[in-house]
Amino acid sequence: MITICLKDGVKKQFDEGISILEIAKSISEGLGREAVGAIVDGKVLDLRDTLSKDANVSILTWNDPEGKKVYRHTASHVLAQSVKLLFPEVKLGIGPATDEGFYYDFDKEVPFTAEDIEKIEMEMKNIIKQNLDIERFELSREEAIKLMEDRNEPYKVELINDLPQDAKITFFKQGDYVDLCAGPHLLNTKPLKAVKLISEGGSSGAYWKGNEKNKMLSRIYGVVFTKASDLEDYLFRREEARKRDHNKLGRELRIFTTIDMIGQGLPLLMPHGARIIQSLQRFVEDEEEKRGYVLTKTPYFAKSDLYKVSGHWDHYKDGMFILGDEEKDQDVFALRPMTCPFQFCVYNAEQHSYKDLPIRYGETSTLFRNESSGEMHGLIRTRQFTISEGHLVCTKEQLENEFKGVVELIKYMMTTLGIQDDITYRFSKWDSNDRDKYIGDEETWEHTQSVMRELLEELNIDFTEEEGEAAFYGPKLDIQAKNVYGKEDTIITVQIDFSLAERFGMTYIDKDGSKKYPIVIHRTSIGCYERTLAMLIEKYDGAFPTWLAPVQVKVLPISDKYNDYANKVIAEFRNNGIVKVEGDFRTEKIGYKIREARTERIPYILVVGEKEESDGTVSVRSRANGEEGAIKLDDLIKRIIVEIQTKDLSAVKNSVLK
RNA sequence: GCCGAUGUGGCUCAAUUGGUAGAGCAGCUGACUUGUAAUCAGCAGGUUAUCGGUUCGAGUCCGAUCAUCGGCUCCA
Repeated sequence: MITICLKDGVKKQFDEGISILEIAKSISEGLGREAVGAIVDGKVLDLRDTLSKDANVSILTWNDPEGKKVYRHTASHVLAQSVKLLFPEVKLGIGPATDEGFYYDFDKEVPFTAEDIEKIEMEMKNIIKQNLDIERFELSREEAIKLMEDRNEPYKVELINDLPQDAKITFFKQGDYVDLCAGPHLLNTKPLKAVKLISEGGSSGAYWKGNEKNKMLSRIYGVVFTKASDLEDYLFRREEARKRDHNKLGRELRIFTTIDMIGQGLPLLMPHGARIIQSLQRFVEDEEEKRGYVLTKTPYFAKSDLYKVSGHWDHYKDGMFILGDEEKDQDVFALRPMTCPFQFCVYNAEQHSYKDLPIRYGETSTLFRNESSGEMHGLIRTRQFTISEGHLVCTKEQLENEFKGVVELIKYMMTTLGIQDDITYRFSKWDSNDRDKYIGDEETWEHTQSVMRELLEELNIDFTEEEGEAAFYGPKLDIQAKNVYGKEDTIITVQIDFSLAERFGMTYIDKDGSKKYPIVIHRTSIGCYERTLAMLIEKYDGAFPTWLAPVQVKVLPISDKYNDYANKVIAEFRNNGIVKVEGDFRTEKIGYKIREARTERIPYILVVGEKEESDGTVSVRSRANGEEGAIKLDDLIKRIIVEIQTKDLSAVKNSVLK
């Protein structure tokens, strides 16, 4: 007998060798039907797995994230089965579950068309309707390789060869379809009630094993739900989210545009967009000044010599815009892709004592990176961008405090923007198997990473870890945010750097008179303005908090008889420091002007006519509360000043977040 | 860079099998002087992304380039 401790703490006795499915059934008939696997001592197991010793068991259903993955993974097998039925010559890659759904990679001579994908989806529905039982079996390495060779699946053979020698090699089979897979899977195709393949105009390319040197396979994405209504909900929400796409909305709201002649990855910020970024930038520079940062303004380009010292020439050359020809010209220049070496030179222009440290350099810094052509995306990924850059130079003893200060500043920024709950923290480490990508020795890397991990743990930050995501000179704390397509990007990054100071000969004189190398924290406080703006557009559906709104107040005279009063109202706002005020003096009906002002998401729409003029009031229509009626002009001005000064978010929360 | 899709007036979209580029909104002009999400009328606006090819004839077919979008890789 073995003792199984269930999720609710209840302990039950079972015969040795009992399956997960039997355990689920023993709890209740309903759970037996809905179970798709279990977490056993922290490991996700298949319903078919058996237990031979005491364990903690938590049965999984659709309602658990790990349970959803079982459905999704099974759906990916149905996708592959469908493809093999319709296109037998196609070779199978891999087909995992994702956070949203699933995908499968296929090697097909001619990529799938939109019509192919429609047919595949139809066939998947057929397969599901057949209620096929899904069987699991295990083979030895030799048998497994033979099976996959017989079935002409070279990618699967490669995967088997990659497995560790002692690995259990399992296969899942439904109908004629057999796939190498660790599982877990459903017992039957039937519960996959609502499947849909997601493809935007055909299939997507994806490199085999994620390596660009490998062959490109065709990837098909899909989603699966247990109820048709859940699928409909998902598709509706997805559609709604896309209306907020900054790349569409940002152009509609005349925040930015692109011009073919100017080139890829070079968006133009239009007056409204420039105004938002200006507000952000002033906020950041003022806030950093309060926190002891000193501002620098350094050149946008430099001789290659500088980048040779910094390591960029060796590690980042492909990403730089080079001015001149190394073969012909005496001096070759490059636009700066990062600010680090420039601010280091500022540090080196003076001799420093330990008493000077920490020094916190800040700069609103425009950077240039020669991204590959397929990588540009709206305001999120551009070839020229401006970042709230900064480098903190400190001693070993000061590192902890400075790092905490940086994290605190970032948290303050995120909270002020109202996106503190939309971000996640990622500890980005180096990849010790890919040494060429990095500078510095293994000891320094491991040391820096352990220092950083300790700091993160001490700060109680809930973070994920990712290998191979570090900068070439040090590990990073990345702050990640998702766009409306669910794609994750880094908006903010903090790096601890133990090596560049030495390369640059940055020193300070310590108490004992000896020269020492300081530690450098590379960081941004609000990220790069363009990318952060993109995120804000999507977050607020273009209805920016009043302090950021490009037009905060719009005055609409009922007819041109009241233009003078409207102008007086505008002047009054400006005199009180609220300058982002406009008037709509067209001879249109008031309903028409309101409609337009609302589409522009103006926080305060003020209607003025005879009544208002005689009473010294304005008729307020606010984004947060709708029609508010007549309000004394002075009172409204006071209210808006407070809203702007406190960077109040309550109004947008009312109006935007559904 | 790689895989796929797309490109028609400022915007959204039409244009049978290749056969005269059209509409709504926006813009301009005029009338209306308007009270909380679209007043009416008229006018103007396009070498169909660019370049080249096939054809009697190309928005439509073919090729190249550029740009935009989705995905991969890379990245703030």
